[in-house]
Parts: sequence; C-alpha cells; structure tokens
Amino acid sequence: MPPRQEAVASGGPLFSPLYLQIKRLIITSLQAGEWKAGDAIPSEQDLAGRFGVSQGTVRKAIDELAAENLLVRRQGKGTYVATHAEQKVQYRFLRLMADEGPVALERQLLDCKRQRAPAAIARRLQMRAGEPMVEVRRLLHSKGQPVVLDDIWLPGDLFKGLTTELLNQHKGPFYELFETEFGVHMIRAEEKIRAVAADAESAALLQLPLGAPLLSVERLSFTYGDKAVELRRGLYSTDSHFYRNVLN
Amino acid sequence: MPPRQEAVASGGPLFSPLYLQIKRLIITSLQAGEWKAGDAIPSEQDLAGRFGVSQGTVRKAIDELAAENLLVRRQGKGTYVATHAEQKVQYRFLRLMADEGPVALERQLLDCKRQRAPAAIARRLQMRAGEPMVEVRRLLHSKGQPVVLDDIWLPGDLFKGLTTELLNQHKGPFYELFETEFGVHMIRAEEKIRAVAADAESAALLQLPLGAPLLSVERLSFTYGDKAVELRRGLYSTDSHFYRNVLN
DNA sequence: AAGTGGTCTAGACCACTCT
DNA sequence: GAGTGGTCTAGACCACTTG
Repeated sequence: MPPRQEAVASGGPLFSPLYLQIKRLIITSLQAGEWKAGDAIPSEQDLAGRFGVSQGTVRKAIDELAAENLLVRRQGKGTYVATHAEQKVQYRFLRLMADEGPVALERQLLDCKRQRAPAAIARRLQMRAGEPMVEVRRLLHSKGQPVVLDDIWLPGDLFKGLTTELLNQHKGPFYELFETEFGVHMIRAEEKIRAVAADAESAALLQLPLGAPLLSVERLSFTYGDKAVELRRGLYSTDSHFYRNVLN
Repeated sequence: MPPRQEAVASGGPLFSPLYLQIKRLIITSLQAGEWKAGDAIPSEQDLAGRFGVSQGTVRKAIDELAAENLLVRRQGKGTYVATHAEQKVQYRFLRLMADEGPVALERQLLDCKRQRAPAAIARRLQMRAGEPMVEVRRLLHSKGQPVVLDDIWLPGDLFKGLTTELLNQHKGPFYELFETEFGVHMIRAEEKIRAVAADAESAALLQLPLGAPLLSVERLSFTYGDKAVELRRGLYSTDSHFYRNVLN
C-alpha cells in the first residue's frame, strides 16, 4: 500500500510521482548534513523501509541523483555522497585540457581578504551590496608556466574562518576544503565564456603581452536548493591549453 | 525465459546486460535508417515482442537513448527519433547566448566550394589528405551585427549534391538539411575553445578591429557509431554575446 | 557467506493524447 | 475507448565487494 497522491493547492504541480518525492527527501537529508561528503548513505532496502516504498522506487530516485552527480553508486559496496576530494575526479568543474599530455596544475595563492560585496558581485549571488565577503585570488601553473588567473568571491557568513594560512596549508582543490571545513558542497555550476584582451595586471601575472587574447570564464556555483554560493572569474591562457566541452 | 549471456572471447567485455544489447540493436536500426529523423519508433510493447524481452528491459534501453538525446519520449504519443529540425531545439549544439534578450540569428552564406582535404583537417576526420571535401563559410548575424564566422568542413562523399543554391534555398539549421537531404545525423560533438586575436579577414567580416579578441570554437561532430563527419571552426564575437555552459 | 547494487520479469494501474 | 509512455510493486536471480 504505497502512499498516494495528496490533494494539492490549485496552481501547484498537478502530479508528482513517488520517486520524485523520495528524491526530494534524500536531497533534504543531504542538505541537512545527515550524510557527509564521501559517506555511504543507507542501502536501498533500508531507505525503502524508512520511506515505506518498494526498493524499485528508491532505486529510481537514486538513479536520478547519481545522474546529477549528487551520489555515486559502487556495485557491491553501497551508494556514496559525491565529493570533490576524490583523486579520480579532482577539479571536477575545470574543463581545461593541455594540447599534449595530461594537465598537472600547481596552485599559487596570491591573496585572500575580507571585502564588502560590490553591487555587481552581490547581485549574482543574491546578496545585498556591502555584505561581508571573502575574495581569493590565485594562479594555476602548468609545467612552471602560469595558465589560469582566478578571482573568487564567497559569502562571508558561510566562510567565517577562511584565511590565507588555511588555504596555504590545504593541499587538494578548494572545493574539497569548502566541504570539509565549511560544509559547503558545490553540486552544479553555470559558466559564461568570453574572449577578452589582457589588461596590465593580468598580462603581468600570466606572463603575456598586454592585450593578449584570454578566455574569460565566469562561473556561478550552486549548492543544494539552487543556492548560489560562489562567483569565480577565471582568465585562461589558451596558447597551449584549451577549454573542452561535450555536446549531446 | 530471457536470452542468456553468451560465451565471450577472452579479453572482451565480461558481461553485457540485456538492455545494453537491446540498446545496440536500436542504434543499429537508427543507423540503418529504418526509422528516419522525426519518425516515431515502434511502441515499447512492439519492441519487447520483437526482441523477445520484457517491456521493462526495452524501457531501460530507451531511457538511456533518450538521456543521450538520440530519442525523444512523448507521453501518450510514442517515442521519436531526435532531429535538429524542431523549432524548440533549433541550433541544438550552439551554446551562444545574448547578454540581453533572446538570440535570433540570421544566416549569410559566404562560400561553398569543393576542396581537397588539407592534412590537418583530414586527420581530425579520420580521412586521408587530398580526399574530396566540401568547405562552407558563413556568417551569423544578430540584430544586423555579425557575431559568428563559421568555417565548415564536410567529407565530399557523404555530401555529394551540396551546393551554394541548396544551402541558400534552405531555411532552417544546416543540421536539418544534412538530415533530410543527405541522411547524415549529428548526434554528439566535442568542442575545443580558445581565445584568439582576429586576423585581417576575420576582423573585416566581423566588423571588429584587427587583433580583437575572439572565441575560437573548434567543433568535431559525430554520427552513429562515433564516426566523425564534420569539423567546424567558429569565431565568436563576444562583445554582446557569450558561450554558456552548465557543469554537473 | 552475507550484504550491496544491478538486472529482469510480470502484472497492475495511472497520466496523457488522439479519435 | 484505445493506445502510448510513466509509475509502482514483488520477487527472483546475477555481479561485485568484503569479512
């Protein structure tokens, strides 16, 4: 006897299948931190019992969450909360490729300071101008050559203890640190890509001539519930690297 | 009594579930042109009967094909072969967005001529240098301003009757024409994106100063069976437009 | 051997489209 | 009302991992 469709307020969605409701409940648990990044969630049988539905229904919910990269299935072991910390998928959101050979990037932190939110930045993050933020600037090097200049803006209230020291002593990707230290999980992002000419500062840092063409990659990252929590602008030198995209 | 796993040659895949075998069979039918772009394929029940499996197994095969945009499901109506001709998804592979308002593009054909394949182009398309090809050049305009300069290379043997007249009298996207006139169906593409400086010719055509930064989008398009059938290099002016990408 | 995810089936019923 | 895809169930068995 499965839970049946409840009456809905007029104007709302007319029909929501059970598995989507289960999916919602799982996302809510993820959002609440009931299972942390890298943890195994309960087995499909357990969840089916907890929610009072069949295993097949839980399975379909998890299928969608796995397709969206919120969960990772491992046959014979269990289902795990996706993380940016795994060796296999480091830099999950970075689409940069090298013309030859693999990309091995070293990080160089330039700056990390607390700032008041400029209006343009605040708007994209659904914040008010003047609210406290953290701005991080850094370089990524490949084989000793600077390739990416990043300018990262984060809401100050979510990243209270973020300091230069913390960033420097951490080895993996920023997004791993954000998960472990601040419980902020980046699950989705949108990028706007343009070609721009290098200004004096960018040119100097990337060791390119003034006016050299650069890829400008503006990334807005979201956590659970479609909440924007990071605005990042990267300038990519594309002499020996490129941005790779796959279309279906 | 479902068909069971057959013995496999050593070194081959050790296990291929039924639904993947069904998926293969459906792709084969698509490739053979048994169902044309826009057509409905047989119902799940029909296919289940034809292949001697349950509806659920056919369903899972179709699920994957729909996720890969090879098929489109329409509840209550049937399952259809995806096409580039539909109004709703015109320019399926074009990630260009306008800063404000929707993108409405007009096409201007510059050139269409038969050429021998240059070595660099031939290699990407798994052809030999000197083989016959068609080169098409065109501009896309938005509100009267040139925005995209495309240089398109196609294998000559697949596009025998492709002429300037045919391209000019056709109204929709090129990929629609390729489907209806040549039976070539683009199902997937890979793009390499760089920032470059406009050379004299590009600058003139896009009405920009010499050396203006442009987005260089090199697209390799594939048809069924991972066969590369188009190499396209687009130069995008990103003053009032941008390339949009979504990361999961 | 036990536990997990993965496959497959058969059947019932629901939501949607068209006639 | 007939036909299609969409949901849900219950049960059996397979593939994989770990103790």
